[in-house]
Amino acid sequence: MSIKVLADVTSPREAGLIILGSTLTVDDVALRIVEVEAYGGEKVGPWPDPAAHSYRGQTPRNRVMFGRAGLLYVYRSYGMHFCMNISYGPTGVAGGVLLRAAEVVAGDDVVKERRSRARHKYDWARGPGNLGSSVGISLADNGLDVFDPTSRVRLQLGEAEIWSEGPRVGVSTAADIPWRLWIPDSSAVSAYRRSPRAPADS
DNA sequence: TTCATGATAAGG
DNA sequence: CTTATCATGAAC
Repeated sequence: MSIKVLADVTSPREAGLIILGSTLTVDDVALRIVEVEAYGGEKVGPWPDPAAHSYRGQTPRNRVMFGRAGLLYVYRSYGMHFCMNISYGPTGVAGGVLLRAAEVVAGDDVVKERRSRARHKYDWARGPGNLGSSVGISLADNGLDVFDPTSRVRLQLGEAEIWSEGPRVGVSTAADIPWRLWIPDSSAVSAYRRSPRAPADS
């Protein structure tokens, strides 16, 4: 059911809306997703997106996003942070929703240990790298089925009643496509930072 | 507001 | 080999 919905989306934005407000569980830690970014896929496909890892085709790193919907795509960002995406769309068509920020709703003790340098609780999973760190994700989790009840990483879909939309953070191309979605009344939402390489706003 | 960090992938 | 990237925290 959940997988079917993500497999049948007609746009990256729709996939992002499905993920926003959902609950991510990793071992004893549970997060409420309050900020996501939708990414499209290949140049030749339904959602060409120059900012997507999959835009220039399949590589060893991004191959999970070419698989079926509901798989966890973990990548190493800037050589040091682990970030998480949920794949969507039909098998063979790349697409992913980046999990950018969340509120910790269970497992406070272990998260507090992992994020001991964070000043406030709302900083624990604020930003994609921090989110990954808070749940202790690694490349070993790449490709897990988040709708498999036996999986270490699981996603329970839930809807956001109210949300906002705007341009994605840090991307230098397609910088004005409003595929960043967030829940405005959450302090865990990360700060907007436009890429210095992106063209100036119009 | 700028900078070091440093794996992956594309381009020269 | 050189450059850019779905980022972060600390220095300036």
